[in-house]
Amino acid sequence: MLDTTINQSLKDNDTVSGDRAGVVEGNYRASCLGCIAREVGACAGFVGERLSSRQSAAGEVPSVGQYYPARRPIVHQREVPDYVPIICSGWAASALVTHGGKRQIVSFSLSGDMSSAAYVFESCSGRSVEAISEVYCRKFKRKDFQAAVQNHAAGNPALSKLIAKEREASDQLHVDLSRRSAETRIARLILSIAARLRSKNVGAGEDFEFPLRQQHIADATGLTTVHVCKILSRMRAAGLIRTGGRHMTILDRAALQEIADQ
Amino acid sequence: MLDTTINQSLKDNDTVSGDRAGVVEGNYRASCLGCIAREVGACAGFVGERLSSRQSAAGEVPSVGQYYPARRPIVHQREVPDYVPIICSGWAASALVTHGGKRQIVSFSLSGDMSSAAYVFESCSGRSVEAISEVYCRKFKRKDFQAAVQNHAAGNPALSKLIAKEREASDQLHVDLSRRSAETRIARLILSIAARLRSKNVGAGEDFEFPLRQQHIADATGLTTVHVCKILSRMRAAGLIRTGGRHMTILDRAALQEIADQ
DNA sequence: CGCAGTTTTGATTTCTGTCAACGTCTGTGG
DNA sequence: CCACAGACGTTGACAGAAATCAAAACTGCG
Repeated sequence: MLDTTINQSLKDNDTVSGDRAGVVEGNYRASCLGCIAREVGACAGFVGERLSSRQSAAGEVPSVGQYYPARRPIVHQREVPDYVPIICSGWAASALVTHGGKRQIVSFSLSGDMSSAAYVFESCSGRSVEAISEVYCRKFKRKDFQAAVQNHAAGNPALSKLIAKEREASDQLHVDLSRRSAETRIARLILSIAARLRSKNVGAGEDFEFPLRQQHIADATGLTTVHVCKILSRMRAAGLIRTGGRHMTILDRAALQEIADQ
Repeated sequence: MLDTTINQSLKDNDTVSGDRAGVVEGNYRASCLGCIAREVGACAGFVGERLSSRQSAAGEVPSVGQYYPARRPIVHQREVPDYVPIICSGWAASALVTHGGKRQIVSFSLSGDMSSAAYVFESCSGRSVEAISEVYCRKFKRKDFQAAVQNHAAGNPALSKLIAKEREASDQLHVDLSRRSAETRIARLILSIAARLRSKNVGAGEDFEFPLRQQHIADATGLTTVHVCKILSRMRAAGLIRTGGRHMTILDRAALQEIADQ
């Protein structure tokens, strides 16, 4: 699956069926700047499905929007994209694949997220973006996106903040992977996702959507699925969390925080 | 030592003695763009000591240059810098410090390197930069640096390439820390430093300056000094490398590469 | 010389990975 | 509605890598 060629994956995507068009092209008005601003929590912006409507305000930037079913690649790791992908709805993962077929998830993208600010600057490959749940993703041509950032007063500051925020997250991941225990890494992952969801859906409480498979958690924390399972079991047994039906409930936030702070 | 206040560290730095001025201020002509271009190997540029001379070509950008003795902090992790630091000579390390006092080195900066492109965009703290050997570092005000990038035709492309390159390195570090063995991580570190030195000093061969302590290697690879020592001993015993006197010699590059590719 | 920072080495423990088997869920097609 | 297949989750036994602990040797330096 990971070795599917780009052409194959695009072909697959074209065959998406159902009441939604597989591919949506054209000069839709879409607020990419709203997206960036949303990303950094700077303003309410236009999130998710709305991006495909004609109600956006900031600019008119041509883009291609498309639905991707769960587990489908959005950007292939051998692709050299000349566009900036923005996740408008659903969950996606940015990952690296090693020589030996091992995978490292670098970040999860929730609705409104750009998978990496680096896409704005340079064609950079080697990283894949993959749908976790069903995803609606818009792809903006890099040149168009850069121009839109330049033409909008809030563009550059928002992008700068996004870069800083991404660096912060990347730094924390380094520390997690090198110096923290399996239990701590998983606790931190859960809490960081909960925090991001809360800042997006105004008021997601202790119970939230959680479409990640244990394989995703393992790939993000640098552990094996078996070990992830054992630790989640332990956390459940200790009454810290409840999982099931693609949902997660934080039952004892204080205790989870305690583990995460180590 | 890590908890030294910023003021204390600046005071310490002021007392540097010897035939070199501790602090060099003023509107020296310095090619920060040359630095960026140098960073990405795009052009020969102006490196190291030359930056403090008046021979630079590209622009005149005010900056503060200063010598830092080995093991002295250059940017404190609690500092929120409004400048862009460029290492003009010597070796420095960018590191994060955890709650529990553990350290993760994110990158080594060699002469001509900016410790992180993120400094150009936003005041981002939490990361410290520390001298390994004696370092001469120039600090450019962020606004000045940004203006210089904008005003120079090669500025933005060079900065974009730098960002992409940095992302690539950061991604590789993630994979290293999560999925590769201790031996592989160390082999990769040695080879990557050798490659960078070679691309800088035209023609640094298999023998090069290597001022890192085992503690630095441990902090960069996420291992303990004890384990680093054991693996280096094993590599020496296997005839792969020779170390001593702050130098490293690669004796069997093919075998080292073999280990690094795993 | 003595001291502090490094490097080295061995014994032991802890964490996490590997292997293997089995149970459960989910979607698909008849 | 049922049967089925494949993906996913769970559990236990065991192995291996790296951490921890402890002590000694080495280095450079005032």
